Amino acid sequence: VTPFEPTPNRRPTMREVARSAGVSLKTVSRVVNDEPGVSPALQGRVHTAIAALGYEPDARARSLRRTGARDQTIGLILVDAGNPFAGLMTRGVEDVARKHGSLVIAASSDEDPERESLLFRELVARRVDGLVMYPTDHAAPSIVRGLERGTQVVCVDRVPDGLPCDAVVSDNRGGIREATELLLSTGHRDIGYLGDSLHIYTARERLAGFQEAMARAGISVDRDRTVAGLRDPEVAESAARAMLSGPRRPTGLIAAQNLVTIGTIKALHQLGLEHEVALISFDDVQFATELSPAITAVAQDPYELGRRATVRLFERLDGDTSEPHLDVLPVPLIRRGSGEMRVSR
Amino acid sequence: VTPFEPTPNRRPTMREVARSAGVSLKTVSRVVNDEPGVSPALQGRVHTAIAALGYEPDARARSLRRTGARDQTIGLILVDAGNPFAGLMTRGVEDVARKHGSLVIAASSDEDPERESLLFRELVARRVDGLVMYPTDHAAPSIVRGLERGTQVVCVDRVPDGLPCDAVVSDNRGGIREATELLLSTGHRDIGYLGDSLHIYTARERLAGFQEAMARAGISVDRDRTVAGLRDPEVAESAARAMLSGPRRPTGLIAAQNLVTIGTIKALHQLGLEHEVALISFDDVQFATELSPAITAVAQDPYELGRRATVRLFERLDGDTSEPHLDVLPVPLIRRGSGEMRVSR
DNA sequence: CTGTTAGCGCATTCAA
DNA sequence: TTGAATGCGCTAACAG
Repeated sequence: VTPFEPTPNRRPTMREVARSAGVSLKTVSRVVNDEPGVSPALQGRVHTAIAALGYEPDARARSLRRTGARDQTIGLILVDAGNPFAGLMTRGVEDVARKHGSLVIAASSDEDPERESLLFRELVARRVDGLVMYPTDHAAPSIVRGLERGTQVVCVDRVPDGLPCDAVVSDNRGGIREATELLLSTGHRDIGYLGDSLHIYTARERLAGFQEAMARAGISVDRDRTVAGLRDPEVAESAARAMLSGPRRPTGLIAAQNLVTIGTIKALHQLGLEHEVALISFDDVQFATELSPAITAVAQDPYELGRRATVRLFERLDGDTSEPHLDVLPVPLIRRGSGEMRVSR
Repeated sequence: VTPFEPTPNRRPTMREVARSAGVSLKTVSRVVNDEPGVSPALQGRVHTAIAALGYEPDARARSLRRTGARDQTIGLILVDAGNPFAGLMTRGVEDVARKHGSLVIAASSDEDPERESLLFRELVARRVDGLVMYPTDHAAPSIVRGLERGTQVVCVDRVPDGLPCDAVVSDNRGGIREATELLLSTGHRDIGYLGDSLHIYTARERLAGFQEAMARAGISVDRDRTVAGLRDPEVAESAARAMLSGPRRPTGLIAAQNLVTIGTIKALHQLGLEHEVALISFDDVQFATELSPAITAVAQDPYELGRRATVRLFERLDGDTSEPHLDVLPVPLIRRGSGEMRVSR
């Protein structure tokens, strides 16, 4: 013991409460955990001591001793917690976790598989009860190792190829197909597609939906009408501008993601083409209604994605051992104007 | 021991690794913690055993034993993690925490002081190293108790009255004052103010900024020109519509918050007044540039708020015992059109 | 270089 | 109804 170095931030322990109340350790434990069989008199003394010392139980020690019991903490690995989409998803996760008395450790992988794998291990080290993951497309190995060791994982939004775990995703393919069909139904034949990097599961699904719809309509798609790999609004904006400034301007556009839509709208406004060229967005955007024209969008529900994934996770934690299940959420097409414009000549 | 009930999710322990590698517990500990003084031969055997068993250290046991050492986890209590503002703040917090090797447990109080207090205690129970709080206006008691017991707390965005802890906030008062002065400088005298609930610190500060600017200009503000308590876009929209439909229509508006701005813009567009009535928003909004007119805004930087608060928190954790400090971030006024419109007659 | 002993704060088991 | 002993998984403090 070093008498001149007051142990910093030393919190009172159960033992000290016991001494202060003149009872045994176990009696305090009983009171703290609302176990029956403590006389009202002792209960009172213990509560007084707890209040006087400002005792707070140590969840770490508790969960260490209670082997097999829950830790009341789940992990959430996102690509970017700062993204509004992720924020709503987080809220869905948190709300379900709360119902189960759990808190959420959230962290961002920034689309970096190594960082994702590191986070995975850190969360396993903390012995979280389970994990909800918005995975990168290279998440498979980490997850497999985790699953082998009994760490439950549910994926959201993206589903890594051939991974034996539950997943909850939007109907990316169907949503874009429906959007494309709307454009086709109003006479559009020359449709431009602006999408995210094809390394990403959702981006591949969406592009596939577009190609399916076009193929069904018997329309061949030119290579230069399909741009992928647009990661931020600036890049999307210049890609859209290039497409719109080219010799044969498309009469309709599909922006297959949030940030791509923002860039595309900017390009349309800059060129004064917002009332000439039809636009449908995957992901709803703020002010979709206030813009002119209002933006027709295929709307995902990130809150619901997070909510369902977490419901699933707790089902697994409660002993569900059924086959991995893929839950596909429908994505409604909201018609507001920009997607219903006819071909202008 | 119950032979027919296989302990579920049982992870290998250090002891088992030691047995498997034929070394002592401590040697495994040394290898796991990269402590010097283990022969390469034993290191190799230990690593092999670790890989074979899929051993992952238990952070709970570790932090329990290492008294005084960091837990590598900080808590973040937000009002609503689903809010985009909060999402960016979270990212700022996470990025700093990461630099210090820490993860973040994030939770939402939903503006409910009781829930906030509960979360506070749950996080203390988990022995987080410290807490960043976006507090409700009733957070003071919880925080005081926490501080007394040595739990470091830094507040962001709002600062509860007379609380002895660090805080990082935007210059709410100055920002609105500057906005008001811009309207005044272009001839506006009849300015409407739409704001959030005055239970909230930032709302009070902003209203004060408005009143200060008006008072300095020697203009008295009618009661019906100042609306507070607007908590969501719908309520804000109808409040704005009422103000704009009244007998004496204001020539300029200040929307003192994100969601209020959204409602106000909707009202202006519905009434076709967006080019008649000037508008300045506190908080920047998506598509501020694409709307017509583009929205002049006083822009907060939520990421920077979170970042600075967390930097401060770790300074405290590293032993800084200076007086509590209030860090006020400037908020630039971005002129885009809607705020520079002259009075229309 | 390696191992043994103790104990972090608590819940579990069993005894009184 | 109460309490003493034991150990969760690990690291600290000491030996060898």
